[in-house]
This record gives sequence, C-alpha cells and structure tokens, in this order.
Amino acid sequence: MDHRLKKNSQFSYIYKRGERVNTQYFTLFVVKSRFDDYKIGFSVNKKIGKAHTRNKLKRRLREITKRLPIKKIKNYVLMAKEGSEQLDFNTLQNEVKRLFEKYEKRV
RNA sequence: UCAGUUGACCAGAUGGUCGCUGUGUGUCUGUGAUGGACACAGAGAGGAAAGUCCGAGCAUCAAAAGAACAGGGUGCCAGUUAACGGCUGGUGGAGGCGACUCUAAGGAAAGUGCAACAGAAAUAGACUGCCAUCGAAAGAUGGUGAUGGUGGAAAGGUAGGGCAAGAGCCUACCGGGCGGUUGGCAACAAUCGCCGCUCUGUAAACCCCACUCGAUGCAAGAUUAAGUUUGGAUACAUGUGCGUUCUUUCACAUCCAACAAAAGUAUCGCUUGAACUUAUUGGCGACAGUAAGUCUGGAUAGAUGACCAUCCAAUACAGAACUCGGCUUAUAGUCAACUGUAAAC
RNA sequence: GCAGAGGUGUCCGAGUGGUUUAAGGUGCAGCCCUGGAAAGGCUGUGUGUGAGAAAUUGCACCAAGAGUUCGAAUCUCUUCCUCUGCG
Repeated sequence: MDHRLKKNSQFSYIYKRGERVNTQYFTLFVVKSRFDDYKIGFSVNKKIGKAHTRNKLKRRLREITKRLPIKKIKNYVLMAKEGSEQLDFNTLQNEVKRLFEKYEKRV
C-alpha cells in the first residue's frame, strides 16, 4: 500500500549499487527488490530552492508516480536536478514518463 | 491628478473526481506485548511558519549560602510586562516645506591612551604680519593671539568702543557656567539674578558609575534498564561537585582510565496555553481586570496536492519540527485619515 | 532543529583604525641562461571608470547596505553566501 522509501540505509544502498538513468531534469536509480512490490524515494537537493518549493516538487512527484504504471520487484530513487522546479504539472508528468520509458528501453 | 506620510484589513471562494496525517466512535482481526484493517464523524501551516537577533517557560548538570577576582549585557525620564535590549507616553537632539520620521541619548572636571598628513603651533607658546624700545642699517629684546594660510578641530560669535598695536580689556545682543523661583512624579522647560567666562575631539579606545547575568539546549532529557569485566588512586584522610580562588553547610564509598553489551524504523517529552473569541470596566496609551463561550496541527524521507468548471483584478513572499512574547528581513492587493515644494483644471 | 567558524586581485593568503602598504607566493607576459627545453634568475602585471597625443594620473572597489569616527578591509548593526560540529 505504502510505496515510500524511508530508511537512510536503503537510500545509500541504492546510490551505491543502483543502475542510473539520466535526463535533463532527473536521475533515476534502480535496484532489484526481494518482494513482489516496488518502493520509490524522492531526493530533492537544497540547490533547487527553499523548503516551500522543495516540498511542492516532492508532492507533485508523488502524485505523478501514483498514476504511472510502475514495474514491481524494483526499488527506485528519483533525484531531481536544477530547473525541474520551474516546470508546470503536465510537462513534469511527461518528463517523468520519458525517464521511465528510457529505463525500459535499456533493459 | 500627481507626489508623499501614517494606521488598519486581507492572504482567494464554491462545487465535483482521485489521494495524504492525527483524533473520536463502531465493526472485523492479531500478538509474549504495543497493535493492524475498514467504515462514519470531525480537524489539519503563516503573517511572516524565515533569520536565530533578544527575552522567558521546560529539562539536565546532586543541593545551597557568602566573599573576592575575571567575563558578558544594558544605558535620557516615567510606565507596561512572566521577562526583555521589546512596547507605550513624554523630554532633549537630528532630518523634512509639511503630514511625520529617526535617535547605542550616562560620565571627557577620576585616570590612561590615540589624534596620521598638513600647519609656526594640536592642548601648547611664536613662521609671517602689526606695535614699542635700541640701532645708521641688518637685526636684537619685549608686547600681541586680532591677520595669512593649514586642518575634522586653532582658545566663545557678531557689532561698537578702546589701545602704541591688540586682546572679554569694556559695553550690547546671542551662546556658556553657577545659584534661586515657578511648573512637572521625573527627564526637563520657563524665568530672575550673578560670573567676562583657561580647560579640543574620541568611551561602537581602555575605563569609571548605575542596574543586571550560572552553563548547556528537546539531537535537552526520561522510559525500556536490571547491571558486567580489567587496571589504578584513596581509609578518618583523599578525590569529585554549575567560569576561577577561598570559606561554610553538605552529598557520594567513591573517583579516574580502558573494554564489552544494550538500541532504534520503539515509547514518552508533544501540545490546555503568561491560549483564543466576544462583550464590558479602568487607563491618553502599551496594558490590566471581570463575565460568557471555544478546544484550534503534532509530522518523523517529514502530512494540505493534482485535474476540471464557475466567480474574480486575483495573485506575491513563502511550509510548523518542544512552546510562547518581541525584533529584523522578504512580499501581492484593498481601505481610511492626513500633508502640499512644484504643475494642471 | 540547535550550536559555531568564515567571506580580501585568476587562485592561495598576510594585513585588526592613519595619510605613499592592498605584503608574499601562484598564475600570466617579456628578457637572461641552453644546441633546444625544464628548473633557476631579473623585470612588469588587480578590476572598473574618467582625463591626456603619450609618458602618466584622478576616483571607486576588501561579500552587500547603513552607522560611529577627522579618517574604516579593520569597530557596531542588518542582510546575503560558504563551511563545520551535535543522537
């Protein structure tokens, strides 16, 4: 039910071992999971803005990932880059879609 | 109209679909124990939540009292407050035509330090000039602080008299000091009299005076948690104990060092509070009293979003992290009162 | 969240009230040395803007903005940015 990734140790594990996919606005880290489920964490750097803008971006990303059909048996970390906070909701959604499609192609 | 000053208000609303975090009630379900799922009801960021610049509550440092030293803070007067370096009302000063705004505003006659360069000279005594005496002249001796230029600052200022030339040397006005009177709680103001009146600036330099301050911050700290091993120091003395030293009362059979284990995604601290709303009383006001009513975030990768429609001028700055009172900074819009240097009707 | 440290030419870094002091190194440019290079030696060199034909020279700038002072990179206040520590 809850697809959030919470533990700091899991984050650092995924940064170390995960496969990376880059686009202009995001970096995706992916790692295989032991369970028939997926978990996703968001990383928004302090460079992107103050607390208000970072919170807003995280909320929007959580909304988008809820709607997308995401493959199970995987754990993800979605890292936002500078510039992504200025996009509106629709373009942000397309960018995230493009990111996941790029990863699928690779596999 | 335009330009400006001050004081308030507000921080989108309504409906629909999907989704998040607590609380209460009910149903179902599970464990050694805390629980978990679903349904319904009701709640869910700000005026600055920000900066962390001040002041408190609260917690730990075992608990206190006194003295000396060191260190920090504040600094016109009165009030207000739990407290403050905040706020309110006054006084003095500065700015503006004005409405009004700003003000670290005690002491330089307790002492010490510093004041570059320029200038004759910088807190003291003579470059030029002026005057007198001596001298044929050059110049010497004395008087002068008025002239010149320097400087942030040059011995109160302006005018007249006076003098060899000058000077508060004398007078008037302005300024200053001392004393009295009146008004005011006071800061201070007004006024009268006396004194011709040597004594620069800097205390956001050391300092003096008055008042005041223990340190560390919820990552404080508590529960779970019972207590283990090794080595060293010390038996009527030693060690430790809120900046340092001393004294007194005391506390601990301890104190120091090393190692191991527990434990993290746990629970408490955590939200009812110097609270908020309305009415009313006192006060110029900050604020205080009384009455009635209300319960109003508690997360922990960290909760308020996305889309559509309508209204509309409709958004800017921006997200609680233990909690309050202020200050400062960022910022969209609306309203009211007031001012008029200048221009137009 | 709480506590603390810092910001100076391209870079590192001294200067902690005084006018001709923005030290020194690094980098860059030129010359010497060498058959040629490296190393070494010597000389010059911050940025912006104004004056001048040129040599030269005035003013401003020490993160930003105010204040104290005759005078501020230095003292005080406010803001911005960077870094560090705390279970």
